[in-house]
Amino acid sequence: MDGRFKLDNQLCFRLYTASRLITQAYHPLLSQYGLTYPQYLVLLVLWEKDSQPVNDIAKRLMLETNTVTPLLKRMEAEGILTRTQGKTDARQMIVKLTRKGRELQDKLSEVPETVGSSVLCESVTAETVPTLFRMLDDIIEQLKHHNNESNC
Amino acid sequence: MDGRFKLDNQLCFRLYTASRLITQAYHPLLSQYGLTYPQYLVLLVLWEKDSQPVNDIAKRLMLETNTVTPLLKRMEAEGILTRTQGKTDARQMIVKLTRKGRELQDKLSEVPETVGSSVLCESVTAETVPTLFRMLDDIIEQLKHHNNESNC
DNA sequence: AATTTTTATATCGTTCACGATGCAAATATA
DNA sequence: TATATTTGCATCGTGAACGATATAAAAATT
Repeated sequence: MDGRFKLDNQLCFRLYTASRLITQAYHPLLSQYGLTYPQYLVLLVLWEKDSQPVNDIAKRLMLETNTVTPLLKRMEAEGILTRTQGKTDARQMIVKLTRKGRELQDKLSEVPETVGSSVLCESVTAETVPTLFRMLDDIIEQLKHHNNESNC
Repeated sequence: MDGRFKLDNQLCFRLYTASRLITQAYHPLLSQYGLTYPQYLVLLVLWEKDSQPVNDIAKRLMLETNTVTPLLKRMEAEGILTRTQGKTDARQMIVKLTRKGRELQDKLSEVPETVGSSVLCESVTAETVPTLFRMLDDIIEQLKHHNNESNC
């Protein structure tokens, strides 16, 4: 009996589960401000650099625009950001934070540390996190190319 | 300017992205048999041990029954499995593979290796995978407890 | 300048995820 | 044995993800 199909041997299942559980850890912190985790990711992108076209945000998050567009519309409806047609390129929609969107950064200032500390454990410490980051970055880079090549 | 909010410093975003991209890597392999990745996970569980109640499957995948039930119904509609009321406990729905569901194991025999090899890279090799597994397992274990405690 | 191609975004349909809630069967308690 | 509680599953609503497709503006080509 070989273990090819054993759930316990699957990297993907671990990533899938870890991702879901850590998103759940964010939930109580974000939901009090009416935010979801993907919406929080958009805020991270815009806090780093405000006023970006939809495509740049999507690329940064490695998502398709058909995922990001509805997400941005919901955030616009909440008054967190505005979407205005680009001047130089009329196809682009420029996304800009409102005052409310900028103020959320102060309100959420404790979030990264709170979630971060709830993940630390025996094998994941301040010393080993860089190793984990490098492995995940390599996997992401690898898969980005792999998935693109399949589409040709 | 502190880097708390920098996307590049976030573990969760890496997990979220890696999980999505690896699921996309499964897609061309699974879709030719009409399967999604979560459905493939259900098959992994049932191939390991056939004939389980919904709750056991959900627990194994760390999902809620309200996620698993519709998923199983779709698979039942595809003729991959059957759902029959339990005899000893009438509340339970026992999930059992059909012939078609069992035969999928042969057809998908190349999948684990194919996806596995597409993930291997400089920092993720046969030698380092156990380290990565242990880190992810620890994170999952940590978060499982953390998230449960918050619900009390 | 007219036509083709590419690019940026949006729309649609399907399938997860998951919080909230409902219901009936099983179990525990009075 | 009657009542209360717990358990197993299902239903509903919302928000992602994403493949497929549409549309209009911009860029490239003829």
